[in-house]
Amino acid sequence: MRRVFIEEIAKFEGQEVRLLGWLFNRRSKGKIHFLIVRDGTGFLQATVFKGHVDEETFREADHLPQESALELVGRVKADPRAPGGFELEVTGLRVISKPLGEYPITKKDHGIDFLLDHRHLWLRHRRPWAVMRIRDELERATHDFFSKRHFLRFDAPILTPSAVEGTTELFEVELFDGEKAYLSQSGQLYAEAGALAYGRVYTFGPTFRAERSKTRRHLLEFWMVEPEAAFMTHEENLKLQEEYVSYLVSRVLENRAKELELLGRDLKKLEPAALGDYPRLTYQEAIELLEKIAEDEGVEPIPYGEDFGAPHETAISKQFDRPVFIEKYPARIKAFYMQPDPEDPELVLNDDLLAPEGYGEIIGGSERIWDLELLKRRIQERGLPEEVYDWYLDLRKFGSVPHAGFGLGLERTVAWIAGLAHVREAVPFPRTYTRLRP
RNA sequence: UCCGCGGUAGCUCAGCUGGUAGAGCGGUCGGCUGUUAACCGACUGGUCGCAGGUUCGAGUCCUGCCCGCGGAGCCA
Repeated sequence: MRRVFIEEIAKFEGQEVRLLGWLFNRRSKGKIHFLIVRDGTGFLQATVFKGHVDEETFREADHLPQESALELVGRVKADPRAPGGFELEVTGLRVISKPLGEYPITKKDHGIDFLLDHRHLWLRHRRPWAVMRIRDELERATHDFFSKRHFLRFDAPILTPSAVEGTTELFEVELFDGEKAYLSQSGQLYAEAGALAYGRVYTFGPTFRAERSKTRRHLLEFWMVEPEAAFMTHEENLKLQEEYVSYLVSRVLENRAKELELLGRDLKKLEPAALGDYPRLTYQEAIELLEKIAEDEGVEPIPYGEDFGAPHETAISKQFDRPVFIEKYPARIKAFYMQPDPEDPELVLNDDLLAPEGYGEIIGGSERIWDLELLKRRIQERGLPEEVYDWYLDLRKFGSVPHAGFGLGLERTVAWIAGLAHVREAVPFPRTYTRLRP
């Protein structure tokens, strides 16, 4: 008999099929048992009628604990009373394994600490299921998007000899004989080497920040997509980001609408982001906008030359119905490798993309300095150890060209699109300041 | 690191001005031929975060510590 998956169950209406999965919930009505079964691709109601199966099977079906592993045989039936519109009328049931203790996650409320302690089991439930399906769609869409645009996937190392930007804290790892390495906080410098080798590349992998952050936007370990392209200008960089992010949103709206609905996501608030046409503010304009809206939004305006805090980003993003770019920041509050703005050398050709609804920065990007002497000078000005950048400077010695790129934080993007309260739900096993297990 | 809130049954919580611990959910058993976190009945359940102090008496008051949550800074 044909083994089917729940997400394709509608195709088998009227047919006898075999389903492998786990018991998620059970409701019994005397002579009918309703078994809610999950198989990873979805959730399906199976009905066990007295008389449709033998007496022993009927009795057993009334005593199966949650998370019993099951093989079910039955006929697929359309029924408006079934959640999802289809159900399986069971004719045969085999228990593959039975839980050996009381399953800890119940149908009612749990606190976040308890759920995270049981993350390995919590993943089986509806919300994490929907989130992981959306995350998967975003990863898939990322590969489709960049491969169509001549980008080569090019993975950066995790173990690195030093800081990329020399600013944030790094996790230190001991290699051999006391030699130290650090967990990568960005693949960017390696992506630049890739861009000058293969024209257009993107890295996708975990990155690490040893920050004692306790907010809804921070993880110690998060996944970043970092495209880098030779000959790409600041303007083209913004265009690429806009196309990429709007493509991500449209793919999720197209293929994961059911999951968004399950999560209670307000699609009206998400749809504009799929259309592109993202507003652009310069740093200067953002400062001026903040002055105007500060009182209404309950934030302090900030003086020119300072970076925005999280409340400022939220206040700015609330003025728009889709992501908003802020570009051309003062050079001294940004990383050393950013290309100066030819119209004002105090500024750099960079951008941040702020997600709507207070989800904060999901992208940081810039055109990179491609002149060897200027780059050397910036490294010296910042007091960075020149010797660790020797290979990076080589990229400016041999075939240097203008180039640009950006980094998108996957968990923040998932959290925004899925409407999550915290990025820790956007990754299977979150690593935060206070949590390493499970 | 700083500010705020919290820790009571397996889970979510209630417990007043100090008087000897309670509900719902879960689990088990039973009932019900269309349930939708089903419902109904019975049964099951406790080092009140840890240590010290005040008191005839502390879940409740005091001190210290530990852990968690929310936010800030930093950033994606």
